[in-house]
Amino acid sequence: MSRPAAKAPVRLAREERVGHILSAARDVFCKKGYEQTAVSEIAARCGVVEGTVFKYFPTKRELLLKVLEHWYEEMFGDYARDLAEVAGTRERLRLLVWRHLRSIRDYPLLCRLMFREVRSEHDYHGSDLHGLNRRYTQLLVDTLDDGVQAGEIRHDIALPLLRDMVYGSIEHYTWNYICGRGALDIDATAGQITALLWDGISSRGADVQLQRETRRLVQIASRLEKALPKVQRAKS
Amino acid sequence: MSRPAAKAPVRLAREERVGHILSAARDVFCKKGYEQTAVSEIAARCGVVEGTVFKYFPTKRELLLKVLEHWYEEMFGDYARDLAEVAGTRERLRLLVWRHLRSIRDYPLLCRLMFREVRSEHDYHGSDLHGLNRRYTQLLVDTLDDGVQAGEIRHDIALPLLRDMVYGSIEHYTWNYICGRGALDIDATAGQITALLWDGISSRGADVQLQRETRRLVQIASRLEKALPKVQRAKS
DNA sequence: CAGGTTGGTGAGTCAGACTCACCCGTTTAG
DNA sequence: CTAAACGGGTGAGTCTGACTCACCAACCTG
Repeated sequence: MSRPAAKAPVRLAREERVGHILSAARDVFCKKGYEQTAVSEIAARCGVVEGTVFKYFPTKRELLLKVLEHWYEEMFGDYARDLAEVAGTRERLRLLVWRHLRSIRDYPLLCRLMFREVRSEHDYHGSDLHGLNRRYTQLLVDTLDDGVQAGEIRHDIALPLLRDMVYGSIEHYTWNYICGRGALDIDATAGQITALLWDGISSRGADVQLQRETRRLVQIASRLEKALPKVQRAKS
Repeated sequence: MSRPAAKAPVRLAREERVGHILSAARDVFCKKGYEQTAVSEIAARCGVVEGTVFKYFPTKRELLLKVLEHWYEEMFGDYARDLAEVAGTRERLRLLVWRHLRSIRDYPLLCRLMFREVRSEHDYHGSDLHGLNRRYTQLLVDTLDDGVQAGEIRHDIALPLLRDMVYGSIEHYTWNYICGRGALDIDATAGQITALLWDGISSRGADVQLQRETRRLVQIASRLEKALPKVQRAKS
């Protein structure tokens, strides 16, 4: 019997190894959550030893952040594009809500990591991920602002509050689904949320004018109503 | 010099010791967050040794849950009471929003623990704290339901969604304050959130009247239309 | 081929949650 | 009154998992 062969470690280029680690980390973090994941398990999936992971990522947490950054950038490719193709602020709002819901439906585990492990931690504020997220939510604010300029949304709405209401509502409502309980009908939900918010934020230009016109019509009708008997009397 | 005096551990009744530990734990958890808190530090604050804490609380996490349960029960004393004294669903909604905001303003650190460390963990669902929280949010749902019955809120609103929108909006909007950044004007915020939601969910009394008036106008117009030819014929 | 560069190793250290055998003051049964 | 049972408290452990570091070996370069 020969001596156990000295294992020859597989040498990869830096980026390639980093890519493998990120991919494995994404899988394991999703499967077990951040706390329950051992860096050694991620390493084992790549066929390397724990120390190798720490060679490329200074801490476990940094690794988590990079996993989510990659995911964000991967998602953002075609984000602003087809927004311009939709006409009307209400429909654009609905699209943004729907698309956020779709991300949650398609990647509940990554969303969970994002909402729970990352966004609430001290080091998130000011991080690259925070920047990415701001760019993401800014799209909504810009859309709403366009709606204000176009007269479709009332001028007295605090847009930052409205932005937080949109994303806060969605996250809170989908939390059960994100935790693996229950289903998520994104079409119905997007419709309901949009309807609820819109009827609160759409400028009531139509209503006001309608009221004015109606009042005028009522006056006219009343005058005619009063006049009619006289005319009829005159006839006779 | 005498031999170092054999330390005589202070013996307390079970409940008393538990109370001290809960109190110390609350302070340290608030100051440093859950992860950064060492059980040994909590023990030191009570003048006991680490093992003593584990005598009364099986795990660090269980200790956290009990801390928050105590806080919840402490807050709930007079919760449903003065709600009945407020007339009108809109004002009741505003009160509930305002009171939730007040809790956040007054106990941001405990809220942070609740939102971040507890509510998003697997063992929360079905826990005592979950039950307390459901009782708390149910108050809002009941209030809204009363509003529906009273005709103040549209019948086609999904109340669970609306409940999640209320609490989700508030949490998302106050997160910066909870993390120690920025201020929180609870009066203004409660007003804005209520206004935004209400104009989306209140049954449109104005519209209904508008419809009634329009229907009347149509009748008048029809009569006039029928009458007009006769009058014209008579005139000629 | 020598020397620098870089990917990879694995045996550590360290912190902190949790355990357990034991100690001793108090209470209670005989 | 005394001895056994009870229960609060101890502190020296164990164990897990993040993170470190001295070293190795395969490649590139002059």
